[in-house]
Amino acid sequence: MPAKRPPIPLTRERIIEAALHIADGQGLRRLTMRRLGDALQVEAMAIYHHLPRGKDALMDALAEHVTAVHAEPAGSWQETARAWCRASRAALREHPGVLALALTKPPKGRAAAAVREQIEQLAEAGVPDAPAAVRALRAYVLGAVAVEVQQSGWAEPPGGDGEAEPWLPPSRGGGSAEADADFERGLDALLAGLAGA
Amino acid sequence: MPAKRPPIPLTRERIIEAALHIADGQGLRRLTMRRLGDALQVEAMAIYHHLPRGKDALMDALAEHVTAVHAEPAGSWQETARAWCRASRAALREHPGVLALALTKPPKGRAAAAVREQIEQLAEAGVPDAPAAVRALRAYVLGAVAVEVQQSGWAEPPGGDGEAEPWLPPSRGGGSAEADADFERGLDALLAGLAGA
DNA sequence: ACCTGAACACCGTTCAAGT
DNA sequence: ACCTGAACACCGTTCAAGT
Repeated sequence: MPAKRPPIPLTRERIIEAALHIADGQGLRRLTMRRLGDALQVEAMAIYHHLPRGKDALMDALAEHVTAVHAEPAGSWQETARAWCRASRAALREHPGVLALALTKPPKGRAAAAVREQIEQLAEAGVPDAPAAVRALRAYVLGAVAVEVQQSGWAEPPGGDGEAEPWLPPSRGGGSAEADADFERGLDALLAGLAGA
Repeated sequence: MPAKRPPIPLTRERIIEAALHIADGQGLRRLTMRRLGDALQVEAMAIYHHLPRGKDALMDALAEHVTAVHAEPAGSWQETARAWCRASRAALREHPGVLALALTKPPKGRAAAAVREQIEQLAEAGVPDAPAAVRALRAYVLGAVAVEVQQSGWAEPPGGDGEAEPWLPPSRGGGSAEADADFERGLDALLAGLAGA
């Protein structure tokens, strides 16, 4: 009989990683402290040692993880804004399971810091009302990703009756290349609008 | 001892109304079949008679309720689109407790029908790629309301430590008049962009 | 047809106890 | 310091039973 493997130590990072995997794979409603414990080969109660506020802390951490992005200032403020928006979209699309949290919870911790940094960068680059600009950019990204993920049918139960109700005709191929183009086109329009304010 | 009141009959409408009241007042996580039963003066199990798929059906119904809006065609397609967007924003803002569902669940039933109707109206008014236009308008409204509700601090637990972290400076007065102006301004820009495509 | 009561499997969280 | 086991209050849902 082989000896029991020495258990990998539990960390905040490993917990969050496993939680994202469950949420993305089975949906947020099935992300459970006990299931999370199973995935980590640990009793559920062990998680409380690393996330003292329990499931609320976990939800906050997940929202933060998917929302705390970073981008460097680029040539023009438009390029800077574009970099932020692309990074945000990528991070949100990577984890559709926790999108509801990102859309709903006000930024905290590193996520709030990221928003403040973005405002600073745009203000420094001469954008007149930088907070309003960042609000508009955030709204654009959140809305675009929400619609993308809705249309992808991610939220539908996997055991559906064959085909989902086509509530919107797919962009063209339904692929993400078309979605990328849509996103960039809308972003250009928004940046033009912000410049002409 | 006064006689027991004849109980008001349970209906789908009353159930949804009570569920919205709980979700808006205490948050979606506290919306529970048993609590919902209490609010309706009924055992939780009675709800299943009106919503056979149980809590999933309830969630679907809530998303539909807050998402199935209607608007009549107006003078120009821009005015038509504006009417749809204003109606959608109003409906979503009225029930912040179920906003996560509206942002996340693909439209079904009357909500999907509303989207199709909106596409038809714009197509009939001569908008070239009406489905793409409606996608963009939907994204705009969803994102705008998401940011508004985040900024309102609605999701914060009521028993906070005095003041929430100011992750974004308030628009100016923090009031909804400023938010209304922001919304209309962004909408104008988007409509201009859609026209110039 | 509509609602109840009891039951079942599961959930979040606490706390004393182990190592 | 880190994890476990047992316990508690609560949850969604089924089903037979009442009216």
